[in-house]
Amino acid sequence: MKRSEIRDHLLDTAIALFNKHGFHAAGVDLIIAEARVAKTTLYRHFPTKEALILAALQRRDEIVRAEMRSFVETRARDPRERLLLTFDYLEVWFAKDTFKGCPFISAAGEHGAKDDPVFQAAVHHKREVLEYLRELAVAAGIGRPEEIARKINLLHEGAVAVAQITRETSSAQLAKEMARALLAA
Amino acid sequence: MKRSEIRDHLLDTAIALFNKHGFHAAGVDLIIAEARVAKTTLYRHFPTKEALILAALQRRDEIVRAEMRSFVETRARDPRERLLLTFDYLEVWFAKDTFKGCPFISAAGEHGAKDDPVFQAAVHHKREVLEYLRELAVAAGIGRPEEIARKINLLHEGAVAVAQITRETSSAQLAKEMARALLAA
DNA sequence: ATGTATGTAGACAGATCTGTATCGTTTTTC
DNA sequence: GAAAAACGATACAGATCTGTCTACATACAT
Repeated sequence: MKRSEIRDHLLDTAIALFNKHGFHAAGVDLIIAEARVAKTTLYRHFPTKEALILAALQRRDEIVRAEMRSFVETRARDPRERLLLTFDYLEVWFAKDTFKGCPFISAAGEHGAKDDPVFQAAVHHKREVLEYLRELAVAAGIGRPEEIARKINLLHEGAVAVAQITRETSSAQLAKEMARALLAA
Repeated sequence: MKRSEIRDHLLDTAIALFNKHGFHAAGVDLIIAEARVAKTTLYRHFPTKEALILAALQRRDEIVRAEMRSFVETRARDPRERLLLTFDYLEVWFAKDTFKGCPFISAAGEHGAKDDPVFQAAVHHKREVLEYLRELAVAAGIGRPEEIARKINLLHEGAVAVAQITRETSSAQLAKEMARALLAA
């Protein structure tokens, strides 16, 4: 592996293990073992474990949002259709055997203090996703785009939470059906 | 405090701290300090921390479902109205300054392995809540009661997740509005 | 190509966490 | 009221966790 790729590789390994075991349970030793990297290397890139968590969440935020954008924008031009396609993006996510719920919700669960930087990272991600839905709603020319975006967003969160517990993908299509009814009204 | 109350007091203290700090971060020493109880006492009631977690979740499950039932059943007789009142129950919950999201979702986030007893406790709770919603839907004489119950449940989960991040109560009424539209259709 | 950056390997310190052991005291129970 | 059970306080063992230190090897830029 090239040295320029080590940092991102560490972040990808870390977020995967955080997602699998939780942020506290996934220790530094486990992360470096999985990433096949020395502990010195990790601590050269990140001063503390919290910094690693924050960087991993930030990277996940960027990747997920870019993926979602690309997913819906390559499949439809109509903003309404794109809003509905976000649920298909969720469905693909749920189908992965690594899926164990939203890492940002889990992060907020483990670091629930309002002023905790980890919690704030979760808030930031959710705000950005909501903002994207709002953009789509505005582009769709729907009345009350903010309200529609909040409702679609709530359906997203519901589908994710249900899928986290049931470990089935069907909540994505259920939520999509509800979103369709919402947009038809 | 009477000795017969110590067990429940420990469970209440534990679930509060698990909710505040997370299941891993809330240590046994913190719990016994907060509960003003000796460590020996805790380990006389529960063989391991995991047993404490399971018992605390089980107690929470029973309390929450009994509370929700009592909340909606003292406020309306019409099953449709009772379905909608579940969102007001959520709103009251969100308004508490101790609210930090659903403990069962957080438990599933920290113990995501499908065969983990803690995860199974979360699954059980969610199944029971869904079953209650199904009962209400059946009593309301709605077509496709299972489907309606799943949709209401998804709106619940969405409202909780949004409230966990925003720390506002408004997602409860937003979800209620969506549920109303659902029941009207 | 040569020095600087970064990497590997692993021992180590210090804190923290779960769970046990000890022992005196209090409460319950019969 | 006496025996049994439970509680309080605290020390302790052993594991684990974060973060540091040392010593050496490798890659990269100038």
